[in-house]
Amino acid sequence: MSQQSVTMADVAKAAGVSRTTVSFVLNGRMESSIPETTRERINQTARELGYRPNAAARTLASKRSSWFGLVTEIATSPFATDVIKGAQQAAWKDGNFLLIAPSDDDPGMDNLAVEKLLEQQVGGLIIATSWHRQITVPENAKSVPCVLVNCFDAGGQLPSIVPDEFGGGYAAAEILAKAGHTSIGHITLKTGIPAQIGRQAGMKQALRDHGIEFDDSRIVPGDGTADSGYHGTQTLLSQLDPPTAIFCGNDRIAMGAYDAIKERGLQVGKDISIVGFDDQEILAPHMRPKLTTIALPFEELGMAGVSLLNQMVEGSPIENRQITIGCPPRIRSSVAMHGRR
Amino acid sequence: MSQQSVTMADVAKAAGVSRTTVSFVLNGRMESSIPETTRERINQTARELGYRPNAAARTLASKRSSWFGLVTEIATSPFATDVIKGAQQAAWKDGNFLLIAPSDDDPGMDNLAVEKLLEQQVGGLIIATSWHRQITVPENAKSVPCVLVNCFDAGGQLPSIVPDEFGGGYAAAEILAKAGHTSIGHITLKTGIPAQIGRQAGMKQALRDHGIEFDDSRIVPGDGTADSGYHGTQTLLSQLDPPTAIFCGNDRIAMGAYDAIKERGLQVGKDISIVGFDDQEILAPHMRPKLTTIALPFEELGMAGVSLLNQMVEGSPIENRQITIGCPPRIRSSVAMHGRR
DNA sequence: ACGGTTTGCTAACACGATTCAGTAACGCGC
DNA sequence: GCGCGTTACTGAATCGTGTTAGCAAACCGT
Repeated sequence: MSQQSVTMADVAKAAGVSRTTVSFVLNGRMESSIPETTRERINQTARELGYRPNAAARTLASKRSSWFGLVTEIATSPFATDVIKGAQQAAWKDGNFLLIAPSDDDPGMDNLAVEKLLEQQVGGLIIATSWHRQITVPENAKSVPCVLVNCFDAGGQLPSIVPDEFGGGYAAAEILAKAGHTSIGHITLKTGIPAQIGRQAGMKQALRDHGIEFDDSRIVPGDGTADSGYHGTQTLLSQLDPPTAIFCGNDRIAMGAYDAIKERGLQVGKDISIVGFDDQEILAPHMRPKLTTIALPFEELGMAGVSLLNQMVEGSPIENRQITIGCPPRIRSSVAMHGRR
Repeated sequence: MSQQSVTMADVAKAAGVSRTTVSFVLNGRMESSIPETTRERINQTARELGYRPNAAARTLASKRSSWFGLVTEIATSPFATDVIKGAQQAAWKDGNFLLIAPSDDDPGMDNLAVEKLLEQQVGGLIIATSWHRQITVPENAKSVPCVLVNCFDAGGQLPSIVPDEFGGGYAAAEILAKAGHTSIGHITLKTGIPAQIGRQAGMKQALRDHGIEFDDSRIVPGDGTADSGYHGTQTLLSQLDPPTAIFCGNDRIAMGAYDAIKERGLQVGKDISIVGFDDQEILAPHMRPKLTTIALPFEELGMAGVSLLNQMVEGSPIENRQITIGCPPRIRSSVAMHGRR
């Protein structure tokens, strides 16, 4: 029942000044010269009355809101939430809020989601996907500053922030190369998606740079599931000259690989080395042995999205329209040294 | 640069009526008799001009906003995000938004988070925790309707929504009992927390109901990590008369249990049966064999929170101040029939 | 033809801020 | 004691919508 609504007018009356003055003081506008004593008095009474600014009124009057919109496939993926996490934290630091709207492949729905966000007077928009890919941006999204996270549009019109898949693949292969492995298998994600293309290219480049030859018979197609990792590993281990290490397209594949390896009576991180990708926090560090993998920097993606958006809203010129964020390796215990170099 | 701001006044002028009329028509207020033809005309011109209501202005004028605040420990836990997911979906259905503010054990910070949310004119507040426990509610939270999710306050003053830990523990033990197991081990979470207390009590009740005697030597203390599951399982399997089934306090413990079992050359879901708890989506269904577990209904918790909040905002009387949400079993392949009944 | 009801609207204030334009009082040099 | 600049403010308009009160015209029964 505490219908408390202390307004600026109340503070003004109590302090014996005008609303304008109160506004200036509380917003810290220094250009109008108001003596320290008055400032103090106003701040004091505001505190005493328990004054709380009304964000809606402020937004209306100043025509700039303190929130951004985030459109994401929240329903489908555990990853989406990491982006939210990062974006939320970055926004919060500047006193901004995130309004989250769900996306679901249906373009009509996406349009509606954006429309609702625009109604709320969001100052900018982030469109994020749960897996790295190309999207078509809802038409109406262009009426405010907009950045793409973990995805990109056809023409590269909008600034976009994506993980460095190539660098991640490179790092993964390099870990194995530096551990002395020369015979390395690879179980893929679905082929054709940016993650697979980038990671595989990075892997090949790293091997080339380390003077290791690689032929495609060591590539086993997978689909990102633990099952495909299990079967893929069986295939690799049944080869005439089986690899001593496997670069798995993601952590779940690695999980399946572990099972296949253990089933053969071999030891992960000893007989066979494994590197994963993604660094799923409730998976990788809890596997036995703990999985060496490459982290997908979702939180950083979200944070970068917000700070880029901030820049755009401030009107700063954007130099890089396409930003990639590094995928840092997480060294744990699933990779063994092999032979001598 | 599309500084588009078509206002109601614009629509009114274009349609040749007053702003009031436009407001009535667009809000579907039927009490004022406006003929279908005029309604049609106004809707039409609104659409043509691309009119988009200004939520800030609406909030200001009507004194009721279309958003709720959600305070949660977003930074620390993968679970928190499931609550967000559920709450977000439930809110979205009613055209509402969620403003998310981070919580971090520091009461001062929490107070600030709530304060910021109140500034935004949230119509209600949800306070959610990542693990089931008692909290002290920030003072200022009481100025709007407020519900607690996955937690509760000392006096039980505020309505609270928590998972049915007891029922979950009961279901877990019942699965094992019905599969014919009479010799059942239990690896615990940290002792003293509601999850552990409830699950263990439920388990014991189920066993009693099925005429199975249980003695506490079969309880091995764990701490929720895979490591504790691994070692706990070793302890249990080294007993003189080892159990044929283990109820693990959570899925990560189960993960460790799997490793310990396999290491002994035994098979999960054949020689030893395992039931977990939590149903972590990127873990349980991907283990080999797939883990039978009890789901922690985070999304439902979030949804229930929002709908309860909706009721409170509508002013409906709340009958149940303490709601528990069931933890449904997820039957997969880690439990084998044992002996005969 | 006249009072009363219904139909179809509109005027005007409110909401709680921001912000521009202005002004009264004061000090100061001359 | 006049002009000018600074200090310390204030008045009033504005933002886009919700909402109450009310009005003119049409209709209707008698």
